[in-house]
Amino acid sequence: MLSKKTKYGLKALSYLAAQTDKQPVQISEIAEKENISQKFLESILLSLRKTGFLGSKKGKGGGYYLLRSPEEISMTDVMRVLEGPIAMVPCVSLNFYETCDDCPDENTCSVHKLMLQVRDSALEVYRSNTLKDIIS
Amino acid sequence: MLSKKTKYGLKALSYLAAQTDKQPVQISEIAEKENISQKFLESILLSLRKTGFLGSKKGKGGGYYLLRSPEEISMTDVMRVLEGPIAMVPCVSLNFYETCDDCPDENTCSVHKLMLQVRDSALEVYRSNTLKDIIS
DNA sequence: GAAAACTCTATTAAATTAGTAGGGTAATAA
DNA sequence: TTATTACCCTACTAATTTAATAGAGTTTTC
Repeated sequence: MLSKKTKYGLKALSYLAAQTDKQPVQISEIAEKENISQKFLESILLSLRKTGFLGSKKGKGGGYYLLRSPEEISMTDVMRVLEGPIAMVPCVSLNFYETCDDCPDENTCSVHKLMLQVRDSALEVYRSNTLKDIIS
Repeated sequence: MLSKKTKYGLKALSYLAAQTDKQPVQISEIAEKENISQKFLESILLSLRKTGFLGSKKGKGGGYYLLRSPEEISMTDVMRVLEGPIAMVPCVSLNFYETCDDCPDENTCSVHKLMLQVRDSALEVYRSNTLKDIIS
């Protein structure tokens, strides 16, 4: 299951990407329009700022804004930051690899074999979608 | 993340599929060879029996066995029984569909749009793999 | 009729998720 | 410079799910 964190994060990014001007957008506005708990959204936007997707401006007229244009933002990167590993098992993860302690040999493991294909197909989807692609 | 239930269920099915004869295999044997808690495996095999994948024989010389040959068992069906929905959000699920209460319009929802593609690509992988494909 | 093996119910410990609460700090405009 | 706006941060918690564990019961077969 996709976590609410990821879902809300994607919606917030989409909301920002759909802005015509480059003015900062307040948390409260995004929270209201997208039906998200404001405090929860705060923490999500904060992590997106710390990972380089968003910039923020404080004070009156402040808010969050995209640091890059939507077509430069790959879903692969967004998903890794919001959701974590794309693989369903650590033993097929590119960025979060771990061995299975119960499995004697990855090369003959049927779970490994299947999940490798699932990971690759998911990666292909994320790689071929930018933020721009999913907002129109 | 793939649940242990699914992982263990897949391993057990693979173990049974790899049998040369059609003799029932005891839970204790599968549990030991695949490093799975026997009691937990018991409940998993039970659900696979109730959903028509496995047959069981009681008494001495009893155990579990596949009801169909490995090449007739699609990963799509197995995953749905063990893991549940293949979609990452209910609003793109074929078999477990639910509306999102926070989303006013699925057709313009960026999360929906992305997750639809992820679901389709995962389904394609499951559809093209049978139990036989993942054991060799 | 006894052993082997499956069946079922209930409980629980640990981890994760999805928030909630509340205060603190920085920047902007008037 | 002061009031306001808005971001920043920490800690806590309720609910849910997962992954078992325990133990008793039932059925079948030799």
